[in-house]
Amino acid sequence: MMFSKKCEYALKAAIYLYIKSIDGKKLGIKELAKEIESPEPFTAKILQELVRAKIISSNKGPNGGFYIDPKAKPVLVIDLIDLIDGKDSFDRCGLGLKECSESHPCPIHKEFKSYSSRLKKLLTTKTLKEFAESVELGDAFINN
Amino acid sequence: MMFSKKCEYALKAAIYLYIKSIDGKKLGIKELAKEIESPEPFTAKILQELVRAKIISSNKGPNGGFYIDPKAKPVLVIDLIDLIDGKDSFDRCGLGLKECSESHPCPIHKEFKSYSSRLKKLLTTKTLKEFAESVELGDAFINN
DNA sequence: GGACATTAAGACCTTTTTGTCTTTATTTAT
DNA sequence: ATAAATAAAGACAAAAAGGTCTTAATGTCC
Repeated sequence: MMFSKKCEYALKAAIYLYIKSIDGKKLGIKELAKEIESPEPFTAKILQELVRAKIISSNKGPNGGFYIDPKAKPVLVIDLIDLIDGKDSFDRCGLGLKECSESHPCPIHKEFKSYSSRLKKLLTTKTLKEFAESVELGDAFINN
Repeated sequence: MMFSKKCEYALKAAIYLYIKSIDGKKLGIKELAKEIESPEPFTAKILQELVRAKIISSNKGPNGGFYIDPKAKPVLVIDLIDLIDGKDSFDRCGLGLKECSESHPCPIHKEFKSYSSRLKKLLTTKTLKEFAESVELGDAFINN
């Protein structure tokens, strides 16, 4: 509802990849998709985008696969979301008004705004690494 | 993002209708759609649904149109949303997990939950009448 | 260098959402 | 009764989101 399916898969995939990458492992698309319970070919397309955007890396050939270099520049979660869904998904009015602001609010502006700005702020500070770590510690989950 | 377009139009239409209905006016689909800046035939379909669900009323023929009887049982905003988008749109996990709860949270569960439950609560108490009144007073807007 | 494993790319398909058009039914006024 | 105004209904169309498949490119290992 808030994020597109594509974005959900992208987030889960990236987080899972990060976890595995800590051990220096590379992941095939098959294993990855199974693990995060996402449709395989669709996930492959998404991973390609992430590679092109340099959010993750990949190697072809035997022993190839997808991975994230933990020593690379940390990726903010918001950047991944921005890439897939666009950053303005946070700024949309609940009723679809073009201009919806403090001085020209829709009936639910206040609630919407306070939420989305809070969430945006959180995602602007959090890195993939941090999400991955909390999942590894068992504090959070990316599957059922 | 949160609500579908359909739901956005439905909300705006109902609020606008309510305002006009206070003066005992009925509104043709043409005028209504223009006023809330929504595609006319699509809006017509939505209004039909609202009529069937008895959230609004209509009369055919000359001097007919759509209206809301202000003396009828007040309509909770959440009921309109439930009709169009389904109530569970509030309960969806941000990452699409089937089970996402306090004890099995996704990485953004806390933020998501606190928001959506707050919004749901608000919409469960507010009536169309209240929204309409705040729009009439100029405290809120449903168009640009 | 050949076989094989793997990602990359792009064309394609399906479903859902959004939106349109045409015809029919109903009501009112004359 | 008839004409005009209006909503109701349903078939249709377009666009976006979601998803699949096939082929190409690339790398590894022997």
